[in-house]
Amino acid sequence: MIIGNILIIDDESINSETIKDTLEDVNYNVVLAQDAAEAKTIVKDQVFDLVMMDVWMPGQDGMALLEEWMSEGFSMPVVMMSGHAEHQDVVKAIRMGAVDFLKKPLHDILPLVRKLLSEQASIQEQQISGIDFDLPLKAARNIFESQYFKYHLEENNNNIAKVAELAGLERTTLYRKLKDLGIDKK
Amino acid sequence: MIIGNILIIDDESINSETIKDTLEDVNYNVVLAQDAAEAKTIVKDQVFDLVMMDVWMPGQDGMALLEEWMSEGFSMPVVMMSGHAEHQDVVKAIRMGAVDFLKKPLHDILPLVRKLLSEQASIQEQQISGIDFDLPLKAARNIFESQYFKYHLEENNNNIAKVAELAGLERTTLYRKLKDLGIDKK
DNA sequence: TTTAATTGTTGCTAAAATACAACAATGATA
DNA sequence: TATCATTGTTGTATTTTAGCAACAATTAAA
Repeated sequence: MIIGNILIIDDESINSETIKDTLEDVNYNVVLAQDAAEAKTIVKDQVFDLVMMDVWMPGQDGMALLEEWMSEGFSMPVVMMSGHAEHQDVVKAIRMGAVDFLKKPLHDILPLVRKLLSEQASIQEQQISGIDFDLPLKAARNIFESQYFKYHLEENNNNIAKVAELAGLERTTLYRKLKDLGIDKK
Repeated sequence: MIIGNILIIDDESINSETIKDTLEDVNYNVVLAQDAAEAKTIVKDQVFDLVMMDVWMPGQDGMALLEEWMSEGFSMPVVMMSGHAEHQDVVKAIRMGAVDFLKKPLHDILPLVRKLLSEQASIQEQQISGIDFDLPLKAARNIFESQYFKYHLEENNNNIAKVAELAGLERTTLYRKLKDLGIDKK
């Protein structure tokens, strides 16, 4: 029973084979790629829940591939890995869209992967559907707040207490706001 | 003729004094803070084009202050500085909203600052489309309002009276709000 | 069934936001 | 230069929002 699909891009076989074995023991499907070219071919045909990519590789390096993928709107979450990277590389990778940057050698790969996967599961598109800035502030703000609360209610099974906590609002105040905004909890 | 306002938060005086001197020689206004508490007091009254903050400081450390500010919807760009930080600290800072993470000792501070400021200038010009719903309501709301006001200021040649009218706000209240939100009309 | 926990409504007060007013400072015009 | 209009700062009154508290209603657990 496969519980997740992971692509590991790393030219160091010992490294990636070890990770692959560990993860497969607990029902993850792990695919290995030795370099960027191979990875590009693989992702054409398969979807992964997580891509773990080494920075230093022969041929195209990990940072360049990350940049190429992100500029193409690559949708799978990518984690970078490196034994020694400069701060600027870390900053650059995160700004380009990597979801994390791990230092090798990796320790406790299993909880690490679980954490990464659960983070991704909870990230939602949080786009604000076009708010009309041409409205007076109060009206525009109400629309914003409506969207904010609707999002959180959805994320938390309409649990008011929880949403209030997340919003940093007093619980009973939230009841009033929802009523004022015309939001029916349902 | 001041061309930019910069706050440097660092307990190492030699370091920050050197940077201050260099930048002041080329017409930047530089304010120093020795620690987080002092910085918090300063930003209440002044708006900066750039905040450069050391990670390791007595009292509240830079990462904690960054988190505090970001959770409040702090709008000035913050750059973190550290002599030695783990990858995870870099990742965390960037994800919290720091605009960069520099390794100390800093080299060639001038082109660095110019690059950071020009990056920020171009970011300001873009309409930020995504607001992080994972922030507490108050912080998210502040970000929303910042965007709202920046949009209207731009559309109306920074005319406060006009923007207030469009927003349905009392004119002088808008001055207070812009100050609270850290928006420098310029 | 009883008890405990959670959810929802509402009164009241504290805190925050905003309006009103005054006036200084700055800019525009005659 | 004098006058008028606009912009910006600030004190205070008013309004709005949010927190605290109480308790009813509903749901969950023993």
